[in-house]
Amino acid sequence: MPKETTKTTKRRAATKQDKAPKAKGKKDPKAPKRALSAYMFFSQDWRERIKAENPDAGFGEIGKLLGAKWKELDDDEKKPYLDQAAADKARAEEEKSAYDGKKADSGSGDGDDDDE
DNA sequence: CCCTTGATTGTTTCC
DNA sequence: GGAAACAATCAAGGG
Repeated sequence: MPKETTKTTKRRAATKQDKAPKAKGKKDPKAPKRALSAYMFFSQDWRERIKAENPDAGFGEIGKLLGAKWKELDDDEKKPYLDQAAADKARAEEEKSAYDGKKADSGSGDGDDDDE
């Protein structure tokens, strides 16, 4: 069962990634970024449909419509989307693998980027 | 040991 | 280009 653990999980207020003008507040040197969510794939396929049925819908409308539709879908309909999400998750796993592996490797010469 | 939290992902529209 | 509602997610660290 999906335990929400606690409803304390409040999404961040804004997507503002504080850019530290001085110190680089980076936790991971090269965060392997996470995988996409089923919603991401779902929207990719539905975005056109939503707009097709809601050519007048704007930013908030479509967003809410999409979310409402998403919950309307059955697990079977979400399955294909979850499948894509799972595929992307595997991709993220590889990233982590490389990220962790590289990290472990003490500088193998690679110049690694760094600043950019 | 378990839970919490944070970070991330993609879409839309608009200036 | 970035901003926010929409939802999922999931991995790692902290207590």
